[in-house]
Amino acid sequence: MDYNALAQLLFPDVTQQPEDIEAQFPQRQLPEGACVTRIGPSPTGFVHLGNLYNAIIGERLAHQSGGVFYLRIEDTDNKREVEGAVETLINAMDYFGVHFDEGATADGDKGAYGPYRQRQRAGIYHVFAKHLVERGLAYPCFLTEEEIQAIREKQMANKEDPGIYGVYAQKNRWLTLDEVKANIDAGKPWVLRYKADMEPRKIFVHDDIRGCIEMPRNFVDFVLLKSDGIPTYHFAHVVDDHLMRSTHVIRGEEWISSLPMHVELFDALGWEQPKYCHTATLMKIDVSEDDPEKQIKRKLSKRKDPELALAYYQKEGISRDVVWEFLLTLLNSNYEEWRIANPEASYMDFPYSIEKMSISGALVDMDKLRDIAKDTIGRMDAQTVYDNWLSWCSEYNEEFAALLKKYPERTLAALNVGKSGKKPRKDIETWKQACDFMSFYYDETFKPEDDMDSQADKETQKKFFAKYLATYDHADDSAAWFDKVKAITDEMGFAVKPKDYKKEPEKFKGSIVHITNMLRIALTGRANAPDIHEVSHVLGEDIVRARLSKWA
RNA sequence: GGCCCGUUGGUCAAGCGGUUAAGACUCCGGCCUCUCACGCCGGCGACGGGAGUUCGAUUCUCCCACGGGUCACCA
Repeated sequence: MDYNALAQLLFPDVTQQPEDIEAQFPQRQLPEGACVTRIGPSPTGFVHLGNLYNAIIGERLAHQSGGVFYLRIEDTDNKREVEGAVETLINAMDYFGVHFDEGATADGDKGAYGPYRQRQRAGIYHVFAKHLVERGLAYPCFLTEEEIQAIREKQMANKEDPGIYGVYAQKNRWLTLDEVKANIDAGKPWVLRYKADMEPRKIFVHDDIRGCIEMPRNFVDFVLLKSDGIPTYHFAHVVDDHLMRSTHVIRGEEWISSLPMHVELFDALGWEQPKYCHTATLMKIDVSEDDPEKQIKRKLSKRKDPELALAYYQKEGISRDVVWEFLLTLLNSNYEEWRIANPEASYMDFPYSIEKMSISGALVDMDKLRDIAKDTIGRMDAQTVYDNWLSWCSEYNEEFAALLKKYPERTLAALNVGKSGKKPRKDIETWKQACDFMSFYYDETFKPEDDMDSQADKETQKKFFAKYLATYDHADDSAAWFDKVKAITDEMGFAVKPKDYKKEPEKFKGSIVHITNMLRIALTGRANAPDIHEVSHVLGEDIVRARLSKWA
């Protein structure tokens, strides 16, 4: 067989040599130890937590080392592509603060190693495909879907490994040049297959997260180019990561099983393998469908688990910083320790390391996320909270966005309530919940939630509020204010010390807890709220008097 | 089924031959306190099973069980 003639027959339009392409994408000039990483999502329209999870690893590795982080769109499957998916993806990455140095952007590609969308790289893949054909390492295969199906059934029946290999590949592997030409002239579609070596052998792949992985070498004549001339993931991965000079390939563990194909190709093309980092799958706890009593750990599913979609975090108003902190705690086992030691530092200062990565699948624990959220937002200053909250509201809660813009001073003051002491309050978890929690600060959203009658009878209520208003001086400091409250409490026959009331309830009409709860309910609509004196000062004298007067 | 990867409390996890087996979240007590939070103190709770190597295995080896992944012209 004249492989050069075959290559020419298959790829008549390809004139470039591999060296020409190599010359277009020279080695990057980067400092020693710099990592070049990427994410390569396929544009299906659904961006999930796992995409972010891997993106964060790549971003940290690259930017911590002075390297490059880029976005490559893996759109080789035209059947799955969804309109607008690339934009959705880019927006999501932007919302979560993942910044790329090069790659696909909203307005085209950026960077010297593109194009960064695989469909646009067809010409590049063909150069290497032709080269493989010339060397007798790849061949056209004219097997139809039905023929392949028949082979698979036969293999199943014989309990053999499925796939096109060995004897099952003979028919197309050794077609003569004339036969190939006849098939092509007849318009028969063909795919380009890799001509695998059947010699059994073990391969060893070093994975930076998992260590050495031992596998049997590839023996399958897997597809390099589909009948539309677009490469499969495997071929595209090898060519792209080589030419784009990736140093680390970070991807989900579901790719481990295709490793033999990838090392085979790197070898065949004479290229050095990148370092592989196969990450754990995100899991979720659920009840078993067979036995509702049984709890099972399973892979997060797109269909059943809304929290898998990044869009969920946006909609719920979970801050990007919270998601980062959460993912970082899952990703690096020493993150929380570091965070406790460095409460003020930005998570960008955390020295991320692959060695500390967890191997087994982490469970997405919403309780943990809530806890991290309270801490993270609790650490932010009022202005930062205000800005982030407002930007979320602008998209998801227009009414509140308007309020925040109308009362910036009051909002900022409200966000500082309970923040002065050594033990600052941590009231806000999400921007959505903040709208709820903070609603009493604005007349527009203020509404009574707890029942005043649970604290005292109507007559006592009236009497109390009348007395309180009579002596109320908005200028009082916290101590002076509370002295007055205690005085009224005593006058009205309520226990000033809750413990006294607890001990001898029959001696009092109630305790200061009832009194202050009445104030809270009048002021905030609820019995559980932050410090009354502070809240009063955020609201301002007019609102305080107005809300209290209703009860007097 | 073949081939891979994995297995420490309910969850996330330290551990890398000798430890009273860290810590965080959840839950439960208690303290603080004008409520709620916050904070602090305390408690419940774990090395999947079996062989072997060793003076000694959570740690090393093998087998099994369980969980997960993958076996496409999908990524």
